Amino acid sequence: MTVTIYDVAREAKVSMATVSRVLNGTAVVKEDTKKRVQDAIAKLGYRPNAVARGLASKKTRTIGVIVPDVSAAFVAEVVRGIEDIATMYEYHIILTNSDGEIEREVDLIGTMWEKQVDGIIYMTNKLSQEHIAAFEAAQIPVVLCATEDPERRIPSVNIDNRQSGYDAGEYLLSRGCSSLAYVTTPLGVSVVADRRGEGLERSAKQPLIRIEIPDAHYHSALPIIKEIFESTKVDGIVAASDELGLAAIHAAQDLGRPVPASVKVMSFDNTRLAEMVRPEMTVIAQPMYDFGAVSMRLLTKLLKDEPVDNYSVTLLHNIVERQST
Amino acid sequence: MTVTIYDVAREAKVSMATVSRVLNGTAVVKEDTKKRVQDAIAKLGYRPNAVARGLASKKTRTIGVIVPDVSAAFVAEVVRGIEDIATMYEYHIILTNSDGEIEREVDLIGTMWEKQVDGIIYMTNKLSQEHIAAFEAAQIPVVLCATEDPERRIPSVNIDNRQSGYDAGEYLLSRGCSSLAYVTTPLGVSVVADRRGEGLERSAKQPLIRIEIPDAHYHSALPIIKEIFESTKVDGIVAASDELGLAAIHAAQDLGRPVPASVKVMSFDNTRLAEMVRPEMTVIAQPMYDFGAVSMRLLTKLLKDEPVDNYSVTLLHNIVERQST
DNA sequence: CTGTTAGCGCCTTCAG
DNA sequence: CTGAAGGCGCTAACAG
Repeated sequence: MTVTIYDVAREAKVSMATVSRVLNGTAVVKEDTKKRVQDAIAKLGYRPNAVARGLASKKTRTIGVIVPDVSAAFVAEVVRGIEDIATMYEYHIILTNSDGEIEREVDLIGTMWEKQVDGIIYMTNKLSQEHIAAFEAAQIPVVLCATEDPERRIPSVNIDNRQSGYDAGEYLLSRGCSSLAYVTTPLGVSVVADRRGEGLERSAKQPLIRIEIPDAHYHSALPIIKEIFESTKVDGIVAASDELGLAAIHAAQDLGRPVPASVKVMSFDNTRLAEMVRPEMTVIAQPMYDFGAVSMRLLTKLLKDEPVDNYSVTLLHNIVERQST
Repeated sequence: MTVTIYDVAREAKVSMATVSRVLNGTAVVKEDTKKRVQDAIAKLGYRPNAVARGLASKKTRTIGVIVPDVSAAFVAEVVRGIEDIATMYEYHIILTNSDGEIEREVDLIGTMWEKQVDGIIYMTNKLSQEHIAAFEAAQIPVVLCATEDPERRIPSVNIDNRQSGYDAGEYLLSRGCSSLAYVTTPLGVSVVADRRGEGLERSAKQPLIRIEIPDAHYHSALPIIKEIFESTKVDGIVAASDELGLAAIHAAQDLGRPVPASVKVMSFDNTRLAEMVRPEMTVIAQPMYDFGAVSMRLLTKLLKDEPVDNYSVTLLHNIVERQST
């Protein structure tokens, strides 16, 4: 039924070791016999069993990817980046969603360990001590992707979140805004969002108004933002995601305040949404694809014990100016 | 370093066979010794090696998921559905993107086979004979997800695409439209889209105008649709995706034709985009999450040789009426 | 350059 | 109810 390396060996009249060698290029094999082996492989339609291989070599060439939720545009884009580079280096990814539940996240690290993944790429809103402990227990190379690690004890790739918040504020002020608000998740939910808030705060001339949207969804944000517009004199909005940015735009419009004339709105991310709505949204663009791609690339280096000059990579963010400001 | 089943056996003073039994519940074990084993497991922090397990049992509890591109909203949602049900049944998923390239897709089936996945969930725009051949060669249970299989030789879950196209047309006509156009990919690119077009055509009173957008992207669609608006008297648009639907709305608006007053627009999918834009879009909602969830559920049945009453599941689509019509 | 021989960690008969 | 023994398919020394 299943053709094994033995079958190939027999067919090619060599030992299985030789077959293994041509398969892995792990040693020099005479051209002639190599050809015989390759012919046998083709003839029998042999495909090496990755599981057996994994058991014997203790390397599975698969990496675990733990994200809050693939169905979020931002995350999906990151995953795409991861997967592209993974295939490039001949790795596969096991994808799991944690919904940001720390218990499940820690559990998943254990599961990944059972699966013998060679490495893990990890995205979460809030890194806890439990996480760190789980990583250390699992003894698997981990790369933190787009998540804040205050201690910087774990390899990571991120942008300078605080700076990006600061830049957003500066930009809006330079565009003539005088009273800023930050539409985001409640404090403590997302460390990334909080860090940006800090930067924003630093740039704002006046105390920053925080507009907190528990589930960070468009529809729940709409009424909440409207209320703020009605009770304050906010003329500049920074939103923690494109979705929230759009809610802000619509909230303003609903109150007869044209964007950008009366109030300017910009958001974080630069998902496709930002360029498909009207007015098109000015954003602090995040290198979503690159978050994934660079994380995976960094992980391959870790796995090969290649020299790494920087264990905590900071990617660049940039402002894409469009019509909402 | 790594603690194995032997270590647990020694610690519990039983044989490894017994440990295996309590681990898998594969036979009755005396309460007393079972407890000893469990204590030993806890004490040593033992976690079974899934790879070794996979080699010995020939079951890896991982399934391969092949999709065109996770970063597409529709796909990401499906993948989420797959993953949720997979975890529920204690499976993991290996995710790969094919970009719809048939060569790569066939190649991936082979790779999945090497990885010894227990099953495959497959999404593609166009099922070819090569695919079928590859499936049969791999001898792995496959479930086609949201892709048209004219022959119905492979288990699948889908909606009635032709009917959904027909429904869209009927709906628009009932809303007073008299000249319809279908914004979609070029003929032959996506069998699903083509099938819907057939249904639409059947419902339309007049020959249907096809507006083909090679890459199906918002920005490329915009000018093309405008041109059609200018050269024809179209007053009803059905778009093959929410993104294209939005392009149609904006194209109309740009030409001073209000939506829905002057032209009505509806699209397929019902991704979040549809409910976040203005006017909110009427859609033929597809059960994206369920495509994934049901596919995975079906696959678990196939893997357990459970009786399946329907190998080709048809999920229901429905019209969600919003402001664009 | 090539063959032989041990395992990798676990499941699974087969005895007892 | 439990133990012993033989693989699963492949890699990796170690010889030759």
